Amino acid sequence: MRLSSLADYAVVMMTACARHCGGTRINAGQLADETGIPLPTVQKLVSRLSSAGLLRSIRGAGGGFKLARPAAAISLAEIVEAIEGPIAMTSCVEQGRHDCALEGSCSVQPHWPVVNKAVRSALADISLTAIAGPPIPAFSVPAS
Amino acid sequence: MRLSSLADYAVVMMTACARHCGGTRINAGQLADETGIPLPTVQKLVSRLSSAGLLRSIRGAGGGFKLARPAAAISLAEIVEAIEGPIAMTSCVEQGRHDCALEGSCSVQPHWPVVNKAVRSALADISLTAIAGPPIPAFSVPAS
DNA sequence: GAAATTCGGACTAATGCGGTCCAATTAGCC
DNA sequence: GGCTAATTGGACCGCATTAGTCCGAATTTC
Repeated sequence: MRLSSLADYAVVMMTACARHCGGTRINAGQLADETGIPLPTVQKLVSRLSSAGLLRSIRGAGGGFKLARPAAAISLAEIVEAIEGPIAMTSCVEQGRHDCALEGSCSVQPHWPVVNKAVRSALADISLTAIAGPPIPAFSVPAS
Repeated sequence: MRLSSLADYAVVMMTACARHCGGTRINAGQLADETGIPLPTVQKLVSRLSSAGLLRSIRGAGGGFKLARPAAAISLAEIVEAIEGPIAMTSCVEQGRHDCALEGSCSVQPHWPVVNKAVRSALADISLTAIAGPPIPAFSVPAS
């Protein structure tokens, strides 16, 4: 019941992007600086996030990233799913997996989708704006 | 976002106990037989479950286990917590852990308790009776 | 007193995960 | 038109948590 640290990092990175919102692009190096996450890890995460449609990437010189959608339209559930795959408590609900010995005689199995939906909607109700920090300091300049 | 297979097993075992409800004791061997879970693993799990107060154990010859409370009064959240510890999405919310580089400047941290409560209540709303299978065949005899 | 059963801890193997690096592609700039 | 800077995507490796097993001690019944 704990999300992987990569997913945790992804949430932190997305909030950092949200603070820089206004359309400003930010590259992987800056992002690593601000969040304290090692650069190679940032690279791996932005790769997954942009292929999931949460970030829009501009490559080449002067390139970088920005949110593909307004922060209010991005939920925690989407970020987690982009990194960890579909939210499912057990592996037996994924189709194509048949490594459970009970398979079919299991009285618990039909109830997992209900649990999964409950958990997922709990995460889907939390938008990026809700966790990005109070007012968005888009134009604020750090004291340093 | 996936629970460990031990927690998964624990849920299956608890539902098996719930079906044998009526006060009948069931020993670890029978439980392993019914669920298909290897015996040593069953032993480890019942140990944790009974020390968490979910199962009541009677040792000695003819001993065994039974539910400490009616199935309706036991929730999924309790079972998961008995095996995996407190439900928390990130490790930074546990007191005593200070291994996060951001610590204090992190704008996401104060929002995790809200997420944790949302997820936990989703699991707490699901009782053992809801997943133990339709009618409880307390006195039914398998065809074999 | 002997047999049966739980209890608790220690130990081992392996799967998965976090993390790093490198080659390829693409866009801006001189 | 060539060069530089930046993202992209994949392969790779070491570590850590976890699953699973086993054994000795305690306890109750027959």
